[in-house]
Amino acid sequence: MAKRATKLWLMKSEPGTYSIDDLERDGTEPWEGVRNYQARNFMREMAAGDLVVFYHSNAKPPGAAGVCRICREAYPDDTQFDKKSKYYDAKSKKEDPRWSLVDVEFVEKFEEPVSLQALKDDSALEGMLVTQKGSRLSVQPVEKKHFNRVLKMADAKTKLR
DNA sequence: GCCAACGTTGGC
DNA sequence: GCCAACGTTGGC
Repeated sequence: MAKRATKLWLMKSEPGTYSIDDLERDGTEPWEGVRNYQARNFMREMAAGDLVVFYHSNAKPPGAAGVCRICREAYPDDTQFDKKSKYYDAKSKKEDPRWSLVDVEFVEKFEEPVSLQALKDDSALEGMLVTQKGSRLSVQPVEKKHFNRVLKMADAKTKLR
């Protein structure tokens, strides 16, 4: 079977719900609770080994907090069938689950997060989805040049300390 | 807390 | 299929 090229992504989480520190502690985590079709479809395109910018939304400041890696490709999100879960979806059927998730594993936490403002201010990141106004998509593809640039910005911040 | 920018739902 | 009403995301 031909090997597929590694794809690059960005996934958002509110640190109050699940942060890069939580992932560093846990090692791996099922990325549950995505209830947006576009985001779900991107997760279904993911394969083990894909790298992900872990983004803190609704944070002070919001921005890229680290990197994680897909360690299990998409499978049904059990919380959709759990009536006690806030992610419960009464319209999803067991024989045809509506929502999927992937498992991610910790790779690195940036010494200093790269803020959304810094991402927006960097001309090399022009066109990156997360920097665009009104972009609410919580799972999104990232171009290789943008991904590498974000890592470089995180490294530069570390060296300044 | 506000609100812009969406996405979803449901009546018609 | 249209679209108004409603809900959510997420920056500020």
